[in-house]
Amino acid sequence: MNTGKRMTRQRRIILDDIRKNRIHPTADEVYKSVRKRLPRISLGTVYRNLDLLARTGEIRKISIAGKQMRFDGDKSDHMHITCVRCGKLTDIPDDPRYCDVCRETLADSGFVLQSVSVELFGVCPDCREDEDEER
Amino acid sequence: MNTGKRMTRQRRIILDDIRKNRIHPTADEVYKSVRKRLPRISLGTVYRNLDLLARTGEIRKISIAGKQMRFDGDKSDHMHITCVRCGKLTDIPDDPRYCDVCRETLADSGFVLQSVSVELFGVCPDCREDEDEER
DNA sequence: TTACTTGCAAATCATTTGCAAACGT
DNA sequence: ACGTTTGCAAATGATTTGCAAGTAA
Repeated sequence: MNTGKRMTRQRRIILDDIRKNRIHPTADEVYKSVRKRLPRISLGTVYRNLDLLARTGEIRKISIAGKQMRFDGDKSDHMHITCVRCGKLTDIPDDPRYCDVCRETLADSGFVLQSVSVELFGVCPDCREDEDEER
Repeated sequence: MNTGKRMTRQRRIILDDIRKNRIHPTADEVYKSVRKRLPRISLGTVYRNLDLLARTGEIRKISIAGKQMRFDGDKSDHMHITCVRCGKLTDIPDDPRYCDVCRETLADSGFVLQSVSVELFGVCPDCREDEDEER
């Protein structure tokens, strides 16, 4: 946990909030939540700390094209699927076959693969139910 | 090509530019390029047309998390890899196995898969060469 | 004719940044 | 003591939007 940086009150509380808050919050949601404990904290500080914590690997940054950044206190290997109806982000287990497929795809392209980002979109079980009821 | 909308001079020239311009341009790059032929066109018009052309399927929108939108006149199935050194976007053939893997991953999650976006990042052949020379 | 489009400028929205004061080690 | 971090406010950058005038069908 020693990153060569200081563990300020703000940083500790932000980290704590993200670890407890299992909703993959946006920076703004973290800001709102943390303000209950630190009413004078600024949004800038939240952004700076989220960025720093992500760079030191204490949290994960989830970036999905065209959407706000989200943050995840769960560092274990897993992917996310976004519900196209309600927008909710759900954890799903990681599947190592993606990388295998990528590596094969790129085999004779001359590229050296560095990372793969897979974004899944679908309808979540709750929204599926609602859809069915509408019939 | 009939989309139920009007084919204005601006729209035709933007479409033409994207089809000829094989660089996966950003909206701003399209704007700069198209201004050679239409000096009074506005960036707003470029955005509106790129969006409309993407919605009617005449071009593809390439959205990569944290990056500007890019546009592709090549509608054939293919994916892209971003060079982490020079930022260049390169076409690579589509690999249908991604969807197979996704479908299996989600089999018992209750989700109905709608779409998958795979973003690859790596070092392109040109930048690899530069790296080697630096030794 | 008339609904769709344009150019322009201002607005939006998430995120970043400059700065002087405050703080952690 | 020192470099790091904070709160605040202003800046940024990409994209969107309101509006009155212009244009394709």
